[in-house]
Amino acid sequence: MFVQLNFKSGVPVYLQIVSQVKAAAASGALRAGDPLPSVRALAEDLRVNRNTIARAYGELETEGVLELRQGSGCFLKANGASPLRRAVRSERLAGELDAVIVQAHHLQIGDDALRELLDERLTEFRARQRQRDDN
Amino acid sequence: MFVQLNFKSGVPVYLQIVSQVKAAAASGALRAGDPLPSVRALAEDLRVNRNTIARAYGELETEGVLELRQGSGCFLKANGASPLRRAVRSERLAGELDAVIVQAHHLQIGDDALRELLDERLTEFRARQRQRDDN
Amino acid sequence: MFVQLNFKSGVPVYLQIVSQVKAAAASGALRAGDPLPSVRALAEDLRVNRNTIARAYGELETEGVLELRQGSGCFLKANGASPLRRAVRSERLAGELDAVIVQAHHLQIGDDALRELLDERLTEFRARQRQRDDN
Amino acid sequence: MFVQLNFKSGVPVYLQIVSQVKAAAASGALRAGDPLPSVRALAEDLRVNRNTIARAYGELETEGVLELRQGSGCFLKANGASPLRRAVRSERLAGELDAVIVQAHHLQIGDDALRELLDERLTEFRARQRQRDDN
DNA sequence: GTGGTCTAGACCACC
DNA sequence: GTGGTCTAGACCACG
Repeated sequence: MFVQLNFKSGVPVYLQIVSQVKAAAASGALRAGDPLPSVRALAEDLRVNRNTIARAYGELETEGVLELRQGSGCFLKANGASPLRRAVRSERLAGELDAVIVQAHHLQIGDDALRELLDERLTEFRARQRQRDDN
Repeated sequence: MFVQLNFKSGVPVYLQIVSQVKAAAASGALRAGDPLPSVRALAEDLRVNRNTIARAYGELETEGVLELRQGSGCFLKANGASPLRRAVRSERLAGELDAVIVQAHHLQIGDDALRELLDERLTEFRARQRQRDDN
Repeated sequence: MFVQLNFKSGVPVYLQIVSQVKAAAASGALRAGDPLPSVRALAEDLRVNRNTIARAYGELETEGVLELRQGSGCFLKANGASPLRRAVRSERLAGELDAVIVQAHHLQIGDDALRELLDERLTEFRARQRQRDDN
Repeated sequence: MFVQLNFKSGVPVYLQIVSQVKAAAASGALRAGDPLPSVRALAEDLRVNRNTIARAYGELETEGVLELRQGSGCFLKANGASPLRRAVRSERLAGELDAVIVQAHHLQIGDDALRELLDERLTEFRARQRQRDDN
């Protein structure tokens, strides 16, 4: 299974599922149209309540990552146009970047080192994507 | 001040303080015996309820990161551990950067746009720092 | 109370709450910054489970209509910039308009009559708004 | 065909069919004795499962709106009620239009933009109709 | 006091 | 079989 839960982290279970499904879709591990486990199946698999999965899937649906069809199941959506306008999208990321910058500051990692680190992680990410594409 | 709060992140304020103090201690930015601002001073500075600061400091005290001395204030404890090596510090940031990259992918923000955004936020951050230093 | 539930309509209770709060905010019955009843209070008032209210409020928060603050309550947000880009906003309305058009077609209401009806309802809506503003 | 489905609305497909047939009958667009398409023809036309059509027709039959005659097809029943007066028909639409107006307000779409959008959707609707008529 | 999360289990509607 | 809604009640975290 592509979802690994950490019950001790304090991060809400439904959010762990949301971010891991998003990461899997982003990296290419899941592709457009792919079926995802049914709510009931994933709940049983992760030993978590149905409602928790339903909530995670619901979030993912409103974010446009997947599609829930009554009676037939759950499918990954094509990563079409994001429903948010560009400026808003940047704004959302900005908040997360700010947190990273503060953290870097406290770890005494300079601006250039941070930029390098970003480049390194981007390279890594794109490499993982290409690997998926080759399969 | 070394603490930067993000009220929109959903991360509890007191935890933001805790993790930032710990990160500063881990990197060597703060050293054993260094004084920290008093509860009331920090509360005023961050425009936050004193309870919130007290809770953060309490957490840090039970974790052995700092020491509250009645009447004289709050000091970083010697913890024996040497400051983290550079590679280890980078590793800590890598996970957060990876999350940002995934998010950027879903928001359809390209690599270059992400780098630009980082530059922009860094500039902003440095400007805010200078402003504080002037006060 | 500004919410009236119809349990026999088949429309989900949480959606009834969502749309009625939105309507109240749109018409000016509720204003930016106004506090809304707490989750518990509204649940008791409407004789509905806390979770149902929490879900409705959650939807309203993600839509940017209100703001939930841990420990302090629930407040109406300023109807600031919608987070959606204009084209997308139109698209959302288009779906609802299409349904109206089909319905008009079946009721044998011509295009001009439909336009007139829209004008009439718009006038009515603006009149209600002005009335609120005067109070 | 007189039925237009909206798969994104969340309204069950079979209910969309039911309400549209009922509206057509109420307005006089369909008259007693008029034949309706067979289950399989309509299913193919709307690209929907035959069960869905069967269910809609079943619902309409139990409500006495139509009559299924084994082997010969499906016909609108005489229901004695005279077609609704014009004013009543407008009234039915008014509620839906009001919802659209509220939604437009929240999406910050002005009155004129809304009127334009209606014109656009009407044009689109008429074009689709002509296309169907040509087939 | 506030909201947030999760569980357990019910019932419904859709396909 | 599928997802959607609602209830009842528990526990946690925040201010």
